[in-house]
Amino acid sequence: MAFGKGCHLHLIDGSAFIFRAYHALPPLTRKSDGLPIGAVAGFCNMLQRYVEGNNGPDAPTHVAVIFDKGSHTFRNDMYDLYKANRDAMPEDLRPQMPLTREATVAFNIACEEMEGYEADDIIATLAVQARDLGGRCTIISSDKDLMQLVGGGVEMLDAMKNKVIDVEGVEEKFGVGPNRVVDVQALAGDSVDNVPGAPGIGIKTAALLINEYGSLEQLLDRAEEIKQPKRRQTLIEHRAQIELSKRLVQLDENTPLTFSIDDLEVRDPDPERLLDFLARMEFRTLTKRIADKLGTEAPVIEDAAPVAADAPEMPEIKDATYETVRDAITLQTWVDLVYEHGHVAVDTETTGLDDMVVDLVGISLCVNAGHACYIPLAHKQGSDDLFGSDAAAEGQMPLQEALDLLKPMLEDESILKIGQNMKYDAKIFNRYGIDLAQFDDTMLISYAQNAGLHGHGMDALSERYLGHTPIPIKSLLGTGKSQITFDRVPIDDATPYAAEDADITLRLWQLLKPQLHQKGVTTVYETLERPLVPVLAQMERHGIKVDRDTLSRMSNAFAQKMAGLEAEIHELAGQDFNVGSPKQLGEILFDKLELPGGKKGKTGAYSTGVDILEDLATEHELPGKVLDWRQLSKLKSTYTDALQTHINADTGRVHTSYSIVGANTGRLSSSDPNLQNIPVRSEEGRRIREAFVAEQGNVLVSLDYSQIELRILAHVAGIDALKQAFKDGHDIHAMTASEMFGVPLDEMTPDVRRQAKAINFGVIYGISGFGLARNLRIPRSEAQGFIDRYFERFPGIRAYMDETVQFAKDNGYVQTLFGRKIHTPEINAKGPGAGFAKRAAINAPIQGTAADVIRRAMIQMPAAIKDLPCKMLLQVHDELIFEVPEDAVDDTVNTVRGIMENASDPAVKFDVPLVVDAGQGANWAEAH
DNA sequence: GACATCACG
DNA sequence: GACGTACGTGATGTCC
Repeated sequence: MAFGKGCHLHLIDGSAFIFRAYHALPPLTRKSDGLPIGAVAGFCNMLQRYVEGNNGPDAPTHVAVIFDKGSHTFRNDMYDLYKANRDAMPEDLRPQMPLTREATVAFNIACEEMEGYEADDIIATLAVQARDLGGRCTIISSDKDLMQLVGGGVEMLDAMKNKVIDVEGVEEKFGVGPNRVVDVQALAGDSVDNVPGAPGIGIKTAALLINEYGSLEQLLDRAEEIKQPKRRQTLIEHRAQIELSKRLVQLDENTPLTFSIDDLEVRDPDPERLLDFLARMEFRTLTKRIADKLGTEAPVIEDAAPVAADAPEMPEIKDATYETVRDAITLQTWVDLVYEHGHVAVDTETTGLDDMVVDLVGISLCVNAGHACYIPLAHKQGSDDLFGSDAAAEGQMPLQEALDLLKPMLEDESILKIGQNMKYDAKIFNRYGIDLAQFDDTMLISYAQNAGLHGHGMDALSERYLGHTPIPIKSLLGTGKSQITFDRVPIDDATPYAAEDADITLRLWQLLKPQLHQKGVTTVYETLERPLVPVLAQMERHGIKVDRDTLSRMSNAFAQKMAGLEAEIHELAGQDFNVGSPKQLGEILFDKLELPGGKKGKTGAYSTGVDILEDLATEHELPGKVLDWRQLSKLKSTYTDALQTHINADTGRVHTSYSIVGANTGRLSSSDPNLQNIPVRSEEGRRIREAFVAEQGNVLVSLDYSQIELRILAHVAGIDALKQAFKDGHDIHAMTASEMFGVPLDEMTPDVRRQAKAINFGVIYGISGFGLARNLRIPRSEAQGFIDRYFERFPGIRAYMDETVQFAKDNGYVQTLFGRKIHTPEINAKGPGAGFAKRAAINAPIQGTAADVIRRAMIQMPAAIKDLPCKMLLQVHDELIFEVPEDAVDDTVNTVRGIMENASDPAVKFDVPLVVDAGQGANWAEAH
């Protein structure tokens, strides 16, 4: 039947169905092979409900499901940022996309999509055709971008709310009729699609203006007449941007369709085809339901052997036997197996822990629970003779031959590599010329789900989730002086250990990966954890140049001063003792010299911390000397001495190791050496930073977020006064002091400001009167008074703290603005533990959000600086350090600052600006 | 290996 | 009413 008067066309927005189905359902997987299938199941259910609900008198004569195809459309050619803020499609959804098309076809409903056009354009073109042919059209979608089409026989239907959206509905939403919807959208913009619009103008104002001037074009032509100066200026200044926005939101009603509206005629389902599809998807309930409706027999769905996560029927690890791969033919069969499965757990064995130095000894693979192998590559002959032998052990294939066979698979984007702490393995592979692509990391998957609940090392995960204690590495290597390296382990012993690690990793992945979706942290994992791995790997590889001579000279100077101080201390004490022993020092101070201040701590030992000694310094000369000695001792042992041992012999640089899961809040941690706690607060300590230098012709550039945690606090707690102060670029501590103590800003004294600063920080840490009193060395009652006054002035902060604690009590976790979850298992405990948990819960969203912001900046950084000659070297929580050729400093600062200041976009829109300060110099002391 | 101390944000 | 208390890390030296 040709479409015409009396006909009724239904157009279903396919993408909307898919996303609704995806988010509404748990992450179901097909039992036989673990294929994610939840969105397809939901999609089929929705289609079936649609079919069942549309066989009455008002049934459509024509129907189609319209999909988006590809991500690049003609709108991207107009504006390359169009929809640029969209998060990548979740991984477990991507493979379901083609299946939703198959499902539509199986239901015998027309299924249309066109390269280069959005579904909305196809829908617009068909709706207009239907209208022009004298028929009706119902668009099954609630997408506001389609509302411009309503009217003249075209209406929309929100399938979830079963609510019709007609001309009045559109007017309600936009304040104008459908024909002016695009004008309003052009002005208001759209953060979801990244349509810029006019800054500061929302839908309300836009509708007001359009109604007053009749159309967008008239409004822009007569913009000079607008009374409000700011609005007038905005419209004049951003005219081009507004006009572009209109072109972006205007749907193309003349899409060159490759089919005719007549092709969309409603067809009866073909039972065999539909049921066959549903059975193939293994939808038991739905298959049966639809078979009943169609009056046919439901096909039998075999109970296939499950491999998926919720299938505990894995073979026991302790029963597994693992294969040793000793030749190319066997290895090739394993590579073939990997391609059959599409994924593989990989683990590397090396001669040590320092991935910048160690050699590869072997590789293990696992394609399925219990099905793993070990490929020994550089084992040496047994350690039975006392000195060991450098001869290679028998029965190993040549290392290069193995790598040549594995490299294409490891670099193949269609094969998912699964590892535990993949940064390590990726760095090892990189040193052997292999660029690992497409991976999952069980450590990061665990961290994204369970930060704060437990550790994420393999042993901990294996015991907790698999009930299996892995073979301890010490049982192979021994301990202490007689410890050997892995290449000295006999291959027959190495195989069960190494292959088991890969086996465990694969099992953990099968178990934990599907839970990402369930726990709502897929985006956290995919945008904040996993993409950081290659970024950190490269920073660690770069390392930072450290000048050994500078450190060495400092060590000598410190040693001399310490010797002098030590003599003085012994003199004052009247006896020799170990100044570095708190126990001996306590006895000297409190027993021999009988200074005031008693025992403390569970161990019953005297406490001799810096606070105590500072107080004692007014009573006696000795404690001050000890403090000086301690400072020097710290600087020497931890920094000037230890750092030298970390200088890599090949690179002359120091390569720290960052841990993504090191801190529960989302912060990174740095170790071996820790480069996040290089001294800066004391003058003497800061000089250590002079040893961190740039290569010849380069400088170090440091960029750091200014007051980021306080800005986040102002945002999350919604404190207008603080937000305004940040917008105006005021001194936030002085502002706080002024608000609290009523001192005008121009009469502010440094001391009052200092107190306000302590309070500001205290708030972030979950303030207590006791803590503030100790920090400021004021009476507790006075500190409590400060806090009371602070909360009186900023009641929103008290409310935020209370709400956060309550949220933690209700949910067992708190969240950052980017969705990171930090668990607080102790929050409902009794006793002092609850106090800790409470303060941690208050602090975590703030510290964690700041951590998320800089993570986002770092993840974007490689692409942003790819044309610049600079290198990102270090991260210190709110600071990034780059090494830059002198003539590229300005470009680098501009680019990096832009990325950092806008790092929250578009996921979070802060009410306060993020500000980044920059410094540069030949060394880190100058740059900071 | 636990503890105390102290370096950083 | 008493109890302990600022948040988050890592490295070092003592001492058992």
